[in-house]
Amino acid sequence: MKSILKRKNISETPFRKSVLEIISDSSSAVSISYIENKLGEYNRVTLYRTIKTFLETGIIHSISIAGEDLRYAMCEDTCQQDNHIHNHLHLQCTQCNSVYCVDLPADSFINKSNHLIDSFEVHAKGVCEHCQ
Amino acid sequence: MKSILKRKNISETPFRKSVLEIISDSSSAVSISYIENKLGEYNRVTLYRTIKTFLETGIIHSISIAGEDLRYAMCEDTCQQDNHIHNHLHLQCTQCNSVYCVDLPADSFINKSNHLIDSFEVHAKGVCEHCQ
DNA sequence: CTTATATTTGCATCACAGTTGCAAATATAT
DNA sequence: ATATATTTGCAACTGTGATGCAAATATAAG
Repeated sequence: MKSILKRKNISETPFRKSVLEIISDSSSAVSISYIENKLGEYNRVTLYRTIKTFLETGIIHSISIAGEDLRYAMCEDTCQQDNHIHNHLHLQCTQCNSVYCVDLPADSFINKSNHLIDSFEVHAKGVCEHCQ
Repeated sequence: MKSILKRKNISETPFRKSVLEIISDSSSAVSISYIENKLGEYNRVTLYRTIKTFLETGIIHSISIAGEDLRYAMCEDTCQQDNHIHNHLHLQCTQCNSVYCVDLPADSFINKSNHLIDSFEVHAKGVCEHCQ
């Protein structure tokens, strides 16, 4: 089977493979600095460009939490190049601070306002499975 | 009746009053650059410090959307100094790009995962009332 | 397997957001 | 009206992310 990089039609370089592995090996969403620590030696510019490429090709999506660094997680197959909002829940654990993506069916609240909702994403705080 | 600034126990200065007025006068959440435009002449450092103070005292909260500047909106009375996550929906209009805070009752999805959810916030994309 | 072309990498350098220390100015309390 | 506490403005700094370009590497074609 073709690698993710090949499937997304971008060159398969050692650096890209390392970054992809770090992100997909983690069960929770990771920050740039987490990736930097895992990489050891690396080039800052190349890392930023790699993240940008992964975002643009729909390999990863970013999770934005007020007051914290952006975090990145693998995309589902449903993810589009131009819209990375996932209909799922982003849970940040108040104990370990990890952020998990949790699948969620489109729900009742969607029609509770006067706005027409296309896609949504829930940011939640609580205690994750592992910390309970 | 005491002003918001007095109630929150911080000095009432002309600059703070202007910034507060700009945020509370807007029906949707505003970015720093929006505030800067409205202010005309101002000091960058003072603005950042003002925003920080407002966040810390629970006067405003920030809304973080991946790939976009942070936006700020007035807090509800329920807002705490240390946790600015609101149990409400942040709707970004795909037409006008405005972000609105929409009240939302704690909902069924809260117990659909194995995590213990304390507070949540929904980021949604769609078309706002005004653009329909 | 070799070569030509396209893509990516690393370097130097820049742009910009946000922060800090400190002295002057302003707000609050007495 | 004055003393004290707080805020403001300035200059300078830090860290994140971007850009142009030449060298290195990956892919496609024979």
